[in-house]
Amino acid sequence: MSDLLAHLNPPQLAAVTLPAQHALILAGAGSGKTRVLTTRIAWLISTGQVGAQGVLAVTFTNKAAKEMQARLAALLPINTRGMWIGTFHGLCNRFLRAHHREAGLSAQFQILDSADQLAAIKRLLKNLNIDDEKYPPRELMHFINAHKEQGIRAAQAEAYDAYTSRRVELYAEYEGQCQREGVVDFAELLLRSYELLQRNEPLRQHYQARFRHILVDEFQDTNRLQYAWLKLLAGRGSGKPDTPGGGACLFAVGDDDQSIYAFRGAEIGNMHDLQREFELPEVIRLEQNYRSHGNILDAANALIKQNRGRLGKNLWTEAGAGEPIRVFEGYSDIAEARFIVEEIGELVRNGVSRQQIALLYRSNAQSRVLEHQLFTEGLPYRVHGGLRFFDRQEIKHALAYLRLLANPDDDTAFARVVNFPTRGIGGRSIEALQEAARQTNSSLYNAAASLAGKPGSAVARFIALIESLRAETKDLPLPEVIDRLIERSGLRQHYLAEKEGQDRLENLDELINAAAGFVHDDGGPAVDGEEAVPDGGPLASFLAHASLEAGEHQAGEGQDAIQLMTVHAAKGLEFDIVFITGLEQGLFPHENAAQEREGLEEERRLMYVAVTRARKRLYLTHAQTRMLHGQTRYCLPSSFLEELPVELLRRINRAVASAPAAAPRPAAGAGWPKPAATNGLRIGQNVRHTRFGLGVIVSTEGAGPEARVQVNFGSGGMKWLALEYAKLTPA
DNA sequence: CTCAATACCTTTTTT
DNA sequence: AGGTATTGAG
Repeated sequence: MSDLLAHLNPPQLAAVTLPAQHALILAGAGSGKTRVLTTRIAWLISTGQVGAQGVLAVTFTNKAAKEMQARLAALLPINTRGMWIGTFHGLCNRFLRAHHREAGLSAQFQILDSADQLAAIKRLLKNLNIDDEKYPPRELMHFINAHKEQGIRAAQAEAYDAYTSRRVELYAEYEGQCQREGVVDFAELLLRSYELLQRNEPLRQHYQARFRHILVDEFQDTNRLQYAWLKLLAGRGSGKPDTPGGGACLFAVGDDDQSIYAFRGAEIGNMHDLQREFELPEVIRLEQNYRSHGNILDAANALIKQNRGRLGKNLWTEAGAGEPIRVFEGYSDIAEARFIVEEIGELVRNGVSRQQIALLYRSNAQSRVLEHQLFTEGLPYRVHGGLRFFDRQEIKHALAYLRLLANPDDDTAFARVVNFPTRGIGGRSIEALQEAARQTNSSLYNAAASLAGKPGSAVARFIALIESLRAETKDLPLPEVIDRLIERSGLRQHYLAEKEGQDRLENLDELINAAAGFVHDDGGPAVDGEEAVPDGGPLASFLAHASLEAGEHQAGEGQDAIQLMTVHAAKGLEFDIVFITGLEQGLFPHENAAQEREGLEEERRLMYVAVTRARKRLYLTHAQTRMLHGQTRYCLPSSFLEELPVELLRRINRAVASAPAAAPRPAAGAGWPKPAATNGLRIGQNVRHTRFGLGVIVSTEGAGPEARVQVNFGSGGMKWLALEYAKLTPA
């Protein structure tokens, strides 16, 4: 016990040992957030205030959930496996499996990932003969998901115009299709769980009485539905006070300054709402930072202060000020990359471990130049956030066969593999199947089975294949089922013949290994009188695992390599040395976000997250020109650079890099723009406009009196100006 | 049905 | 630029 609480600072200790009450913990970057969360759980359990089954701990990512579980296992001598620790989606899946009947689902219900969902929507539109130009599938998917995340069903959705009312109809059709097929998308997992809890009083009371303490990580990232779900479980959401047991204590940990997912529905407002609705007397702030040197924190604090409506927080450290923040300007993205790689070479020679160096960027497209340069110099690197294991096409194909075995009504799976590997069932045949399925209001599989009158037809052969596979794998263990299916479906043969198929075959073998290593978690031993609930068995469980946990990115995990990732992907991580690259107006802050204050503030939070990743040394780099969408763009430095106190910064300009500004290189030089003269102004030149201020000429058009120039005024936007009228002076 | 050419798009992303 | 998605020819 005393061990448990040792080494906690006063606010951490206060948070961990808070009496049974609702609480909001404002945990700054690097302030020991996960530690507080796990120690709180361990403290509650070890002091006998709650049993392990009375705890519900929610995170957003599997990684965070796993880490919490691992740390807890180290703190407590109990088995954490039966505990409800997991992601929102993982826990809802568990809940729905246990109560599938009440939720109106089969025990075998499948989970659609985003790609499956998009495919399902495309199929729906095709079936209904809807012009997908007018109703773009992606847009419709977003429309549907946004509604679900607000807790709004098609029946309640408001339509203020004809277009939207049609989209609402399509939403309803989509709901119907999913229900028919026995599939559930990500948002549906949450909404179903929420609705079931809300309308089923005994069930709600059961869970409300069971969970005494609900702990939430990254609370600033919750959307409305997730917050509503939490409130319901805590006994606050159903209007009347219907919690005989008194309801649970909600312990939310978050940082409004690190909210960077508003674009996908996260509501920072939930933090304010939580304070108000749960009548929180106070907010505990964890402001002591154990990660970064002082200069880095000062920079972060100065930056984030520009945002309005914050809950407010100032990070500090006992570590010294450390080094100044290095700022580098290159004349092109290539020069920027070259500088970075040279600098890394120097660091590595001085003994810095490569995996302690991170290159961060705003958008994925920026990684290419960096990768190229690293590759040229022979520095090992690892790009995070690529294609994940269960997202690979060969894996998705194999899983689709598996899904079809588990649930023949899964049309998404059917459509995916009915002609893969090709077996002569083309567009025509599939349309016929779709027509038949619609007429009989049944699945593609059923339509195919009843339509396969001609025994020799391709469709009949496909059905026969699936049927015999199902029969012969019925009692086999999962890995063997998959092995058999890869063989019999012709997948193996197909990739064997493909010249690039070697990797894919290896991945398929890896899938078999994954199945062999997969531990079917049926929710653990029955707890306090709950019956062990049938959950669909190991097959459904493995498929859910594949959808919910797409698998860590790539191999090369343990390699000592430079780490490359977007700023978003870097959240929660830390490195000795961090390069924030591409700090240019329009890129970071991104042009699509810089127009409104809300957008700019989210970008600033993103920058805040980036800055606070660094432990010892921080580099901020930007370039004057950058290849974007196949065109050279002329860029102004990011406004965020100006928001940092100058005394913390040190500009580095290598002799080589600063020279060309005076004496432009020939056009053949790496990335140096071709100057196109127009009335004495040329591309790339800085200019000043009386109204728009400072800008850079991006392109020119025409000549003489008709000449126009396009100027990037940074936050002022991109403007076309006629030279004859616009008062532009070189700056 | 398969392959090749062409149109299109492009912030961030977990589940 | 570069990748994907859809369309058109064989």
